[in-house]
Amino acid sequence: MSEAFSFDLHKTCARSKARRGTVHTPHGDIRTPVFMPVGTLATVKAMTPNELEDLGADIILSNTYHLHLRPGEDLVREAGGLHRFMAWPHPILTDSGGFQVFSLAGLRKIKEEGVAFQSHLDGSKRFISPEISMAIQQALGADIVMAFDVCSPYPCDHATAKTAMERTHRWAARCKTAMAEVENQALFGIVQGAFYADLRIESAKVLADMDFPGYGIGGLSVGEPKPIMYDMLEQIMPHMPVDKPHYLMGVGSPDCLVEGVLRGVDMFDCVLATRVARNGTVFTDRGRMVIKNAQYARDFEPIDANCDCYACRNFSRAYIRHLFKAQEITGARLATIHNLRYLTRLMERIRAAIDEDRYPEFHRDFMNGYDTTRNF
RNA sequence: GGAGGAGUUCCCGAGUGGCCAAAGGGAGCAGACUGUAAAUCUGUUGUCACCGACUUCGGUGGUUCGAAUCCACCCUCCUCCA
Repeated sequence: MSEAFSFDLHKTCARSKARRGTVHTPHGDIRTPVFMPVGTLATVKAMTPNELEDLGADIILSNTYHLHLRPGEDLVREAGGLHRFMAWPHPILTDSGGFQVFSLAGLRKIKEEGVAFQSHLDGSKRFISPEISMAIQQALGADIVMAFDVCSPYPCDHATAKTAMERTHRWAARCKTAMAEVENQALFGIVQGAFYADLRIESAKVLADMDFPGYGIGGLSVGEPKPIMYDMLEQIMPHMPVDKPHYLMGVGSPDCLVEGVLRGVDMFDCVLATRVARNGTVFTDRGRMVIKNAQYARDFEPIDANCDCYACRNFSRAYIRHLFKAQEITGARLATIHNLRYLTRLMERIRAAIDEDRYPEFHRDFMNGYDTTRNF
């Protein structure tokens, strides 16, 4: 499988679990630790591919379930695959639809064979199994594809979490079988086990034995307090294969990225940056700034004077706030540009700190300056 | 000059004797958002000593136990006739 895919681990920080690496894919290399912008429907909302390139994005995410429903994987294949369809020639990762099993809980029924869904678009009955998810992802043609998993909620009792985890393992094996003949696509397994260390460790070990080219850590950041997520990461990480990328799925706030890297995470994705941007909030080293709030009405400074993004180089807080108040789409675009550039630049700073053997200090300084308790 | 109609809380607009500090929408203010059913959703928007009190529905004066709602006069705006 996936001759074209490999992971080079360049270095592990001596005083933390932070790592530097490069993921090689058929469509290019990914510098890790990396943040992957999310483009669920074959577009990172409000962004064009050239803008994503300018931001320094190495890879973006897209979604099996959503593209299956609309426009359908056959159309995407006919278009020449997802890269050509959306004109993004760089690496793409597709999520399996597993998360939709979780987030669209009211519309589905899980059985051993797979999941019966009701489409959120038209109510039509759909069915996705591990094999179907793999077939859809093959048609889409992403460089990295994710196993079809079962994500548990928070809180969740041990028995339910164990059942979901074991099913995730059986499904992971089925996904692997379904992808056995496929080259040019790397299948990542997904560690589950909710918030029980024994399950998480078992899951990491079982999946490690199945020898995937990379591993997602799923089912975190689903509403639990952050210290619990960090604790889970610390419990899991010693059991993750060292020479494979560790992908913390769905995590995304600046502080969580910095904390995740400290604990050995190589890859992140999250809708937070883009969603929150469209709703008028931007990231800064101090914490979140609600740019649409009245306090910025006459503030003619950029969002962040230290940021090199297009929005910060050219526009004031007052102007961007005005665009939001006027519901002009450019406001959402500028905020999205800033947030995505903020995160990709944060990862650049993180990688530099690891390269220079000062990640613990970077982590300490960043967290001291970042206020998670209030907006600005 | 004559005949009709209308003036409601920031705006539009419901209400036509008590259940009205007054529907609904807009605008404003704030909050939420973490493998995107999200350019979405939630709360709030007279004042204060705020589980209670006070002031408010063009103005003034009446009727009534009680009025944004009824009556009189006045002011302003709109339509039609001269």
